[in-house]
This record gives sequence, C-alpha cells and structure tokens, in this order.
Amino acid sequence: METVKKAKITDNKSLKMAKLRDAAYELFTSIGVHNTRIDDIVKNAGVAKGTFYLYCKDKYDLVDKVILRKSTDVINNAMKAVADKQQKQEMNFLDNVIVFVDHLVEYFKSDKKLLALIYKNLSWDLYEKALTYEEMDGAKQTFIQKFITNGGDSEIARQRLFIIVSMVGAVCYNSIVLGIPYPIDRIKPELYRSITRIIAS
Amino acid sequence: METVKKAKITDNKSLKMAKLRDAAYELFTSIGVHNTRIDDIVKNAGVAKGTFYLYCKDKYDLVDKVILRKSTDVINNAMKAVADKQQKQEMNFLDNVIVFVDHLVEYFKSDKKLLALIYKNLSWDLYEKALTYEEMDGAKQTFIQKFITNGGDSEIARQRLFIIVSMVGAVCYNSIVLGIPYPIDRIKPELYRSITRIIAS
Amino acid sequence: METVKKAKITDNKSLKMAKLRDAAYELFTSIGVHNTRIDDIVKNAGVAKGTFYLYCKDKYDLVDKVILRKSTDVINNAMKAVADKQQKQEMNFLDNVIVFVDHLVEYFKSDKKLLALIYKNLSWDLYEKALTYEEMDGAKQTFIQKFITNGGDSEIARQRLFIIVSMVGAVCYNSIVLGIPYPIDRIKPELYRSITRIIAS
Amino acid sequence: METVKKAKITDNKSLKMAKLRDAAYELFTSIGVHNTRIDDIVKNAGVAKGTFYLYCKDKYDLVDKVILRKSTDVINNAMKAVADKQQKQEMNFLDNVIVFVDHLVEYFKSDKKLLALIYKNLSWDLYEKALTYEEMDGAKQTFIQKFITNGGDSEIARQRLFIIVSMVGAVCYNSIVLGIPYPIDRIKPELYRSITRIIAS
DNA sequence: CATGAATGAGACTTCATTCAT
DNA sequence: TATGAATGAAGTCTCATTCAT
Repeated sequence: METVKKAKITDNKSLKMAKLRDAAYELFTSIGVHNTRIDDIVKNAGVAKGTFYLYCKDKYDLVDKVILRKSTDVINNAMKAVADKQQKQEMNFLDNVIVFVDHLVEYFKSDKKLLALIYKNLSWDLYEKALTYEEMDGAKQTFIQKFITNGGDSEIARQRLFIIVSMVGAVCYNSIVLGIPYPIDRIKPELYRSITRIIAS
Repeated sequence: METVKKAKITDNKSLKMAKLRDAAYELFTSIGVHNTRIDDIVKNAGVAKGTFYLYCKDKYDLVDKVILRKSTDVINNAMKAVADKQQKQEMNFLDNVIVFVDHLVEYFKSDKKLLALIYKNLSWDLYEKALTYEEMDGAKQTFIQKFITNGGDSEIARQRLFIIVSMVGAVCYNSIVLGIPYPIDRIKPELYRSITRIIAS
Repeated sequence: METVKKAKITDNKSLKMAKLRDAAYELFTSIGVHNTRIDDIVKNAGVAKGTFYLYCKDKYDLVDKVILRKSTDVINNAMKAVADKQQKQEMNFLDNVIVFVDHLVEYFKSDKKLLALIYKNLSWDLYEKALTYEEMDGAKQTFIQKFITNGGDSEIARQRLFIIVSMVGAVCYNSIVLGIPYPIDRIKPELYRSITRIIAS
Repeated sequence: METVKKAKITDNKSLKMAKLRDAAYELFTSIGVHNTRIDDIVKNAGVAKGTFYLYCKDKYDLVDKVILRKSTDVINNAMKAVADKQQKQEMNFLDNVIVFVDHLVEYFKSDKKLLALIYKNLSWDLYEKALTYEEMDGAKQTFIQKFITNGGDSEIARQRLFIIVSMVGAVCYNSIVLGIPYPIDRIKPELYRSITRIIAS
C-alpha cells in the first residue's frame, strides 16, 4: 500500500509537471517566451500559481524543461525512423545520416514554432543536460554511440558530424523559421549533396 | 548659414543617435538585451529618457539599429580584406570565399559578444534591411553582386552560398559563443574543407 | 524664471513625499507597519505605486522617514516649551528636564500610537540620523548642546541623562502603550521623583 | 500500562513542541522573527509543516511561547542567584534587588539576541501569561511575592519597582542591543546608584 | 496524530511609456 | 527638440494555511 500510495503521488507530480510543460509549450510557441506570463501558464495548466514555483525555479527554467522534453522526443523519433529503415534495408553510414536528417527536417517543417523555440534558446548547458538526460534510456544512448562510431569515430569524423549538425540546423532555421527565400524543399537537394560531400572522403 | 545650421542640427541628431547606439551596444553585449533597461541606455548615453523615444520606437528597434550598424561594419571590413588581397594576388572564387569567411571568423573570435548579439536577434526583416541599407554605398553593393556572380550566378550557386553562410554562422556560434567542445581554430580546417567541397563541382 | 521653475519642481517633490509620509503615518499608527501595504499607502497618498519607489527604497525606509520626521517634531515642540517657560520664569537644570519630559509625556498620552511606532522601530542608525538630521536647524542643535552642558557636561552627567531618557521612554511605553496597570498620570509623581533623585547629587 | 502509554504520548507531544520552540528560537534570534518562515522552523525542527499548526496558532503564537519559556528560565535563574546569596549572607531589600538585576544584566550581556527578541515582542498579554505561567511553580511565585512585600508592599513601593524594572530593561536594551555608546559595564555604577536612589526613602 | 503537496491571495517591485514643462 | 518626474499595468515570487492521505 505504501508503494501504491507513493506511486500515486509520483504520478500526480508528473501530471502537474506535464500540465505545466504542455501549457507552457503552447504559449511559448504561439505568442513567444517573452510574451508568456506565468499567470497564463498556470491558468492554462489548471494549477495554482504557487504550484508553478514548486516545480520550476522561474520561467526560463520551464523553457529549458520544455525544450529538453520536446527535443528528446523529436530525436527519439528520428532515431526510431533510422532503426526502422535499417531493419528493412541495409544502409551505410551516409544513408543513416541522411535518413536521420530528413526525419528532423520533415518534422520541423510541420512544427516550425518548435524549431524557433529550440533555436532561440540553445545553450551549452542545455546540450549537456540533453546528453545526460535521464529520460533518454540506455538503448538510445547506445544508438548515438553507434551513430558516431559508424562515422569512423576519429576526431575528424566527429568534427564533420558537428559541422553537419550545425549546417542542417542553421539551414532549417533560416529557411523554415526566418523564411529566407529558399523554401526548405527547394534547397534540400543541395543540402543533402553538401552532407554527402562533407562525409565523403 | 541656413545650410550650416541645418547640418549642425543633423549632426546633433546623428550624435544623439550614435550615443544611444554606442551605449546600447555596450549594455546589450555585456549584460544582454533582456537585462538592459531603457534607463541604463539613456543614462550611459547621457541623454534624457524622453529623448530615447524621439529616436527609437522601443528597445528592440534599437537592437536592430545596433546590429545593422555593427554587422555592416564587420562585412565592410571583410569585403575590404578580400579586395586588398585580390590586388596583391589573383584569386579564384573559392579563394575569395575563404578569405571572406576567414576574416569574419577571425573577427568574431575577438568579439564573441557581438556574434552572440547578432545571432540571437536575426530576423528576415533585418536581413532585408541590411541588404538595402542606405549606409551601404553603391560600391559595396556592387561588390556583393560580383561576389555572387563569380559563383556562377545560377540558382544552384546561390543556394550553395546560402548553405555556406548558414554553416559558417552556425559553426562559429556553436564553437565561439556556446563553447561547444571544438575550438574554432581546431575545426577551421574541416570547416574550410567543407566549404571547398560544397563549392567544388 | 529658471529658479522659479526649479523651486516649483522641488515643492512638488516635497509635496509628494509629504503625502506619502502622511498617508503612511496614518496607516502605520492605525493598523501597524506589518499590516500596511504599499498599495494602501499610495492609494491614500493619491500617488501612483511607482512614485513610492521614486522616493523610498522600501516600506521600512518610509517607516524611518516617518519616525524621523515625527520625532523631530515632537522634540522640537518640547524644546520650544522649555524655552517658553524659561522666558517666563528662571528655571534650574532639573526644572528644565522635568518640563521637557512632561511635555513629551503629555504629548504621547495624546498620541500613543506614535509612541508605539517609534518605540518598536528604534535603531541606533535612526538615532544617528536623528542627531544629524538636516531639518533640525542650528538653533535646535544649540539647544540640545546647552541642555547637556547645563547638566554638568561630565561623563557622569551624560550617563545620568541617558538613564533618565531610557527610564522615561520605557515607563511611558509600558504605561501608555502596553497598558501595564499603572496609568501614566498615577505614576508620574514617582517618575519625576526618580528623575530628581537621579539628577540630584 | 495505560498511564505509561499516556506519558509516552505526552512526552512525544512535549518533544515536538520543544523541537519547534528550539528551532524557532535559533531562527528568531539569528535572522529575526520577520525573516523566519514557518518552512524554516519546521525544517530545522524536523517535523512536517502541518504539524506546526497542531501546536501553534501562527508564528506569533510561537514567538510568545519561545519568549515565555526563555524569560521564565532567565528569571528563575536570577531568583535562584538571590536565594543562594541570601543563604550565605544576610541581605536587605536593596541588596536583593541589586543582586537580582545584576544577574539579569550579566545574563543578557552574554545573550543579546534574546534580549532583543524579548524586548521587541513584549505585550501586556505576555506579561500576564508570564505571571500566571503554569510552569512557574508555587515556590517561585512565593519568591516574587516576598520580593514585592520586602519592598514595603505599598502602592508606592510597587510603582518604584515598576520604574526600576522599566529603567533597567531600557538601559540594557539601549546599551547592549542598540549599542548606544555607553557600554553596559561603564554605565552599571550609575545604573545601580539610580536604583539605590529610587528605592531609598 | 502526522504529513507535505497544493493552494492562491497578495506583497513587492520593475520599467516602458507619456506628457507637461 | 529635449527633459525627467510621474505613471500604473504587468510581472515575479512568497508563504501562511489547508486538507486529503
């Protein structure tokens, strides 16, 4: 009974946090972090204002939590997409990268607000948190490891991956969010060609 | 005399605006846009609070003005660097790009705060303003035009330039500002190799 | 005209401060410092909330300002009473002290809330401020000086004055404010006898 | 067994109350009543927040409880000191008063925070409670009675005691807590002389 | 009796903006 | 044009108190 009770309380806690995160996500992406008031978040989440401060240090702490959760979800899905495709057909490292990137691009096409939110609030702290995120289970971490290893796992290979990630992120942001006059679909061929040429030895 | 008076007034206006811009630049880069209050800006600029509103719509209007001015300066210098080198030795298009990029990279290495400011406050509106910026004289616009033309001036060439600009910006930002663990000097070889491979047909 | 304008502004400033002080005094003495909200003060003073922070650091800064002003007034009046009586009849040092003390006692009988306010918020900082208070003009300071000098101006005399001040303050507070069952009028004879016996050599 | 169980529960109750009182005392004297939150008290006491409300009406109720307990202790000790000395040598009423006062003064010299706490939170209610405090056993009450009786037990004698108590309290507070520039040891001779002169007929 | 998560009223404070001078 | 005192809406955050477990 003790265990059941504790579990229930824990669930309740997760529930409140989830409510706050969901409400905040909606507001952050629709009217922006700056224009979102704590009052709005708690009203939409259906909790009291004090409850907010039970779970978050301040608004920007919640921004981090939202981004962490959402980006984890997106990346998990992309990893799953690669694994699924891998099962159907044998793919080399480049194929893996392209499938992974394409999944991200397609997702952000459909959720440009999230892309904007993530991009505007990046910090190395957050990156580090994301990499050691407790909710990212062991299997996923292994995937990342493999991903890197497949690239050759040399310093050079890691640097190329870093350049590719930076490039893809920036092109997506500029194209999808800022609306710079190359629609993402039009620039995709050149983007993927660039990836190919960076990876190719 | 009439003319002199007018010029004086204009100078006076420019002076106030310049004071505001300089004060704002210092504050934006040292404590961040969010933490900078109009009060701080006018105090440091040595003008009255009301005066601020004679020159700027609001704080974010001034952010744009500051970025526009500073980025124009940086780009002008990079263009000058390319022109100078071109005079000393014949360079092909790729050489031009590399020299241009390297100038930017080196500059931002020495002024990471400005890089952060620009990167965090990019908007397509601002890009457009920058491209049609009145203070960017004709000669400079011609330079840009040539730069693009040299690349081949096809749609494909423009896309590749766009990808390169995005990539370089993101790598610089991630490396210099976020401090992601590839120091810019260590990643430069791979970055320039990537540029080369993207441009090369 | 410049001077007139400046004077007007200064008057205006004094006016706002006076309004705040008056409103605060009423609230502090009627419902207590703890129960007085900034909102109440500004509403009663008829100024905007921001104006409060233009003149005071926080609520406790205003408490100090109120006490400083009020206690200065009370002491000034007591000094005036002594001076007036002195003109009518020759008085020795002891007479002076008694007249002074009696004036204070009678005043606080009529304004027990002020006594409570002052007593509860005493601090040595405030004492020091009171002693160097700019609004206490030179003539008054001379009075205090004479007062002390008349007592003999030895270390011993100063200590006795300190003991008397402490004693009178405490007896008044206990009797008038706490309502300890010796009404001030009933205990006055013994209080003044005590003063006499402390001063008498 | 029933009795034992009851005693145990009572002890348990007393224990929680004691924990709360001790924790509160530490906080009240170190950071002040105003800055002490219920949260701090219960955390330091090692009990749950709800428990606080099983034992106290609110924070100020606990302030009273703490003061009542501590001041009872201090007074009990002072009374004991008088009794002890009385046994060794015959003392008249004045001697008794001086010994009693000196004991208090010496104690508060070593615990100025407690003096501040008591002084700032006096109320007649609390005085009354102190006088009828259940934990002050009969013997002690008799002592007080004797103390008063020795003074003559006339209205006048009671008034003089009241004046002395007020005087000593105020001088101690001003000297020890506020730090008004007469160190308590330096002013003691005059303070005791004042007591003597007030008591002497 | 004991717990501590949740509450929400309301305190405090900031600061962009206005406008009379 | 230039000023800066005044404004007050908007915001953050606290913390005493409750109550379901």
